[in-house]
Amino acid sequence: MSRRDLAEMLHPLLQALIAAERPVLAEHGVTMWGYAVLGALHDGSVRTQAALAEAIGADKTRIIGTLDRLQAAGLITREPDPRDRRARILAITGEGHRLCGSIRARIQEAEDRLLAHLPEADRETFLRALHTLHRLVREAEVTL
Amino acid sequence: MSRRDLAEMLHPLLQALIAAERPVLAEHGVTMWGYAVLGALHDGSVRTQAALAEAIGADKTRIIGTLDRLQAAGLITREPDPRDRRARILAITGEGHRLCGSIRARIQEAEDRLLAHLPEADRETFLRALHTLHRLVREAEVTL
DNA sequence: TATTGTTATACTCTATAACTATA
DNA sequence: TATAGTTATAGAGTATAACAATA
Repeated sequence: MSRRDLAEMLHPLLQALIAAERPVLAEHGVTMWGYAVLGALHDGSVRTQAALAEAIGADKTRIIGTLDRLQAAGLITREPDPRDRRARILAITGEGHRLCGSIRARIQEAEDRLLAHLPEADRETFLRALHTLHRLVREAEVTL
Repeated sequence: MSRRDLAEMLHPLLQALIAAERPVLAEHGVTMWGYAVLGALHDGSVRTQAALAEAIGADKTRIIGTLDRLQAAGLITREPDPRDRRARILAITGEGHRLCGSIRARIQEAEDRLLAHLPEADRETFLRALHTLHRLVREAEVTL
């Protein structure tokens, strides 16, 4: 079957999704990287900055300003690890959890309106396939 | 059904696809924007620079250097429109077609290896859904 | 000597505005 | 006056390397 490149289709789709996220994030006073950090701490099991950076696909130097602002806003805590005083243990606060939940709900509402244009059977398959592909590339199980 | 944000899944997937494209493009001596231009002229019906920029989601100022290099490499032609001498008519050369075809074949081979990890039934549905979503956002038929 | 987090610097993109030549 | 293409400038985002503290 002849088709366009995947990247050629994914790029504008991602751009549209990001454009839709922007006003929601601004309304809640966080940046995209800030939301990525909150999301990783909300769901995940990362504890150090290095692990966090790896989890969200960012450079360790790139998240520092973001962490500073999230901490100042009381959305995360950052304390030295007593067992390795080089490292900082990150944790999301209750307010951080609530904010992340609010943002995610708003974002997924918009996404659901987009996905509503797909036939219901296709929608589930699309999401399942996307989950699979995401996992494959994140866990480096596939060398493209 | 609880799920991650679409953008959160799409972003690393797109990054992986782009990373896989990079060496192929370098091998053929074109940049990502160069390949985007060739692809639009290869498939499409755009004739002016403004239309091309819009088609590939770029600013008109951003593609000029790219067009210069593609023209110098004999991959495209760029001639003043006799009916409106402000505009330039773009066209892809035979060599441009061949190069674009070679690159696309290589890229889609890599993509197919990734997609091969999906069940065959899911693969078709995924591509169909992606086509649909791509069309929706590109034609601005959906306001997220 | 290696690693965690941090800072500083340089570089690449990108967006914006100003310019020309045509209309 | 408006538009197609071009150029120049400034800003944002990013990568790289160097640093301090700890292991």
